[in-house]
Amino acid sequence: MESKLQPQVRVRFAPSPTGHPHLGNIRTALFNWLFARHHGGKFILRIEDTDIARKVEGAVDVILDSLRWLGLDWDEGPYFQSQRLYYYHEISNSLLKDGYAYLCYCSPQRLEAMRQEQMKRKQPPKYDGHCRYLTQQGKTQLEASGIVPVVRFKMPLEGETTFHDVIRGQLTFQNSTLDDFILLKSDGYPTYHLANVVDDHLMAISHILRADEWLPSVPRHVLLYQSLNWEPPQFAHLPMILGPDRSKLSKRHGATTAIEYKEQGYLPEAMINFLALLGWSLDDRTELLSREELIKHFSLGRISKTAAIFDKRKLEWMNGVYLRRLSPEEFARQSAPFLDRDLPPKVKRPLDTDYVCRITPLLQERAKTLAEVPQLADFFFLDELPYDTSLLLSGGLDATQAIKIALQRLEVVKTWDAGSLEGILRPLATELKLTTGKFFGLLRVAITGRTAAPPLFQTMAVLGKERCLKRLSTALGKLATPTIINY
RNA sequence: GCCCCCAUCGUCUAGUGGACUAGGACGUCAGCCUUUCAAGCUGAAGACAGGGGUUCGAAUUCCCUUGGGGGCACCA
Repeated sequence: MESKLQPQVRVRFAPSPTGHPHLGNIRTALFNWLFARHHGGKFILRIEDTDIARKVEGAVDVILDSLRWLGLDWDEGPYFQSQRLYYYHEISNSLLKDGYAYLCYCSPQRLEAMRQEQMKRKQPPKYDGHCRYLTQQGKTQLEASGIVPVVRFKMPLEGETTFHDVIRGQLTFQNSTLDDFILLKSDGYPTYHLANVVDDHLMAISHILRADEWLPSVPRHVLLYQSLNWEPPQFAHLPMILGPDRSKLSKRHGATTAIEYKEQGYLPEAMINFLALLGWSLDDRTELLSREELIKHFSLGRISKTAAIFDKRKLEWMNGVYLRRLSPEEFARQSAPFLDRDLPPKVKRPLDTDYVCRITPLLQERAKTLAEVPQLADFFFLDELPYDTSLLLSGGLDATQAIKIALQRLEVVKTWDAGSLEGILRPLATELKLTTGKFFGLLRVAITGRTAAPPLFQTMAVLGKERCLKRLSTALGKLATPTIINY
C-alpha cells in the first residue's frame, strides 16, 4: 500500500525541439513514464524551447507523434518554456537582487577570444569573471553604452558541492572547477540551467530521470537551488545509449530517430520492450515483458550504471517475436499499409484485401519487420517474375520434362488447395524419380521466381490455378530459349 | 588541457564476499526437423581489462594503471 503521506511522484520528459527525438531521448521518456505509472504518479511533458536559433520547424509534432506511437501518454503539458519567460525573469531578478547573480556585458567576441587563448595554453575553458569584478564606474559606463547584458550566476570560488544520485550514489564536485554560467541570455530567454531549475521547482517535480550527459551540470543546479532556498528533486542519471562505435548516438549511426522505426515496420510493443532492457533488467532471464509487466516491475534500483550499445539485431529478433505473436488478422491489418507503400508501382492499387489476408499468414513467421513484408510478398502481386532461367536448371534435372508433366497433371485439378496439390505433386516426384527437394525446388522457382519462398503448396493455393498454370508455361517458354539474355 | 562517470561473453545483461565449473538473451557455429526459406528444438564456442591490497575466501570491497564514455557555449 502506498502511503498517502508520501509526496506524489511527478516526473517529466523535457526534450528540446532542436531535432527529432532519437532512441536515447525516447528511452529516457520511457523510464520516466514507467516510473510514473509504477508509482501512480504524474508524467509531465515539457518542451524546452529556449533556443530560438536552433529551433527546428515541426520538431514538436515529431516529439508528440513519437510518444503517441509508443503509447507514452502524458498527464500534464505539453508546457512550453517559451511561454513562461515571466517566471525566469522573475527568478533571475531575485537572484540579482540577492547578490547570487550579476550582469555581464562581455561580447561574444571577447568570450570566444578568451576561450581560444585558454585552449592554446591548455587551460580549461572557463569564464574569467571579468564583469563580476566591475567597478561601479565601469558598470555605469557599460549600462549607458546600450549593450544588453546577460545574467550570470556568481559561482562560489571555493568549497565543494555534494549531492546524491539515486543510481550513482554520493557525488562531490569542487566549486573552483565551475565557472559563472549564464542564467539569462541577452535575447531574454533563459539558459537550460535556469529554466530547468525554475520549472522543476514550479512544477513540483519529485525525480529527475535523465541521461548521464547531464551529470556534470548537476552541481550548478544544486547551487542554484540553494541560492533560491529550494529543495532539489531526487536525481537519477541514466546510462547513455551509444552507437555501435561506442559514441553518442547521432545521424552517423543510421536510423536513430524513434519515429523512423515506425516507418521501418517495428511494433511499438517490441520497441518498448527492447528499450526497457537497455539499462534496466528484471532478473537474470526475463527478456519478454509486456507493457503492464514493465510498469509492475520497474524500479530505479535495477537500472544499471553502464552505457549500453544499441544492437539493432536484437531489436529485429524481438520485433519478429512480437510479429509472430500477432493474430493472423492483426498481422494482415498491420501489413497492409506497408504493402501499399512499398510494393512496386506497377502493382494495381487499391490492393485486394481478401487476397492480402490470404497471403500474409504465409509471411508472418518470416518477417522480422513489417517493412520486409512487401519484399517477401511481391511475387504474389507481380504478373511477370524477373528471375534468371539458370535457376530452373540448377537442379541438374530435366526441367522442361518435369514442368511439362506437372502442368499436364495440374491442368485437370478441380479442387485447388494445398492438400490436393500435395496429393498430386508428391507422388509425381516419386514417379519422375526426383527428390522432393529438387522437384519442388524447381516448381518453386517457376511459381515464385525465387529459391526461398513460403511453402510451395500453400503458395500455389493462394495464387490460384490460373496464375500457377500461366507461370509454369512461362517457365517452359524460358527453358525453350535459354540463350536469350535480357540486358 | 581540466572535471565527471563507467568497466562481466562481439552485443544486452544476471551477479550486492562463500550457492560461480560465472547464469540468461541476441548474434555466431553445428545438428535435428523439413519441399526451399523462416520458425521451432538440441548442442557448442564465447566474459569477470591489468596490477596491487583487505579477507580464511573476491566478479562482488579499497587503491593504482589502462581502456571507454560524457561534460567544459548568450546549445540543450
